[in-house]
Amino acid sequence: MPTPPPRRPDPDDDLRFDHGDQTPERLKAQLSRLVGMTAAQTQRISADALRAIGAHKDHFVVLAALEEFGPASQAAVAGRARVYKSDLVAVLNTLSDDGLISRAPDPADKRRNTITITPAGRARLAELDAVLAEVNNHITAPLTPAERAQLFALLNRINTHLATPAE
Amino acid sequence: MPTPPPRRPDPDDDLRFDHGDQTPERLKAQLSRLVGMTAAQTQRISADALRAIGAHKDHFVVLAALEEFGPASQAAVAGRARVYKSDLVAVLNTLSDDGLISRAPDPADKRRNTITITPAGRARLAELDAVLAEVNNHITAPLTPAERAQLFALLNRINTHLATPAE
DNA sequence: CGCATCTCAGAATTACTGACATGG
DNA sequence: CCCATGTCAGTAGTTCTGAGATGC
Repeated sequence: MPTPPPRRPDPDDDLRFDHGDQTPERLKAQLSRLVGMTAAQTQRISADALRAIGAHKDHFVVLAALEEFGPASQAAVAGRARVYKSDLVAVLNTLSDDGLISRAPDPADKRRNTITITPAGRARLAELDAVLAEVNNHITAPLTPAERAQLFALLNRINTHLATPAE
Repeated sequence: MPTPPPRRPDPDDDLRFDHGDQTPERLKAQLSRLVGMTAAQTQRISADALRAIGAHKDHFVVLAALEEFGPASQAAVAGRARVYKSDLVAVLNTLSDDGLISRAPDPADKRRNTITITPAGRARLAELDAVLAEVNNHITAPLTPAERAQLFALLNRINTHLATPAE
């Protein structure tokens, strides 16, 4: 966190959205709108790219959650992948039909299914990962690697802040 | 740097999403996902805050576009506010019913309606602006002003890049 | 009994497409 | 004739809620 030095007049200087107290309305580009626009574009591009290979955003997050945290119940996967458990069912059905995950009843607690990613699932995850990485490269094309890392860090901090229970 | 060197433990080290070629899947936090999560949160918070005062995101962007660019046709407003012209109709109906805009046929081109923001509309816009500014402050609470500006700049560059027609 | 898990069914919102009538 | 404009209807996709069945 090198503190940004005093900033010289910069071509990108049209970005003080909160330079103080009264924020004239002509600076209407609120962060909510900015992020929203960016997200709309990225989600669209990502969804298109994934659809082209017969995948879905939820497939990626579910497979990723399984690979990162290992086998788990559907409730746990839903929490980690941030997918509603009711919606998770259809996703797991598809993934299971494709042999990317296995769903087996948990002997220790018969209410639960233990979801496990298969080798084919890992391969598929790598594929989705590559596709999304390319999408990211396209989206962040105008940014330098350092700037990408910076953007990443800033968004991460906001996310963890918003995820903290304390309201 | 093909081989990922032994990485020192760094607090901010979880953010190299593109450190090279093979991008181990454990770095699954793609930018598309990051931005998506941030946007989902911000949009939710914004939508809730606006709903609490009987408003809607589209109300804000439409009023803002009218204030910034002056009276215009519905087609022009739709383009500037990034709202589909078909969806704009209902928004303008609501705003008109509330006396926030006026819709009058354009004498020069009878196909068009000239949309004008009213004084009440400007007051309402200021209100929405204040609400959204507070939301922004809450969302970006963990960031310093300089970091907020930086985030803003990065997102703006990405957006303009994605908006450029050249595919 | 209360609670958690999985499942299904459906509401609510949003983004988007298409068609149509009118007029330039 | 083609194109632009405003309007309406309807599709698709996502998010979220609720309720039922089973088991702890």
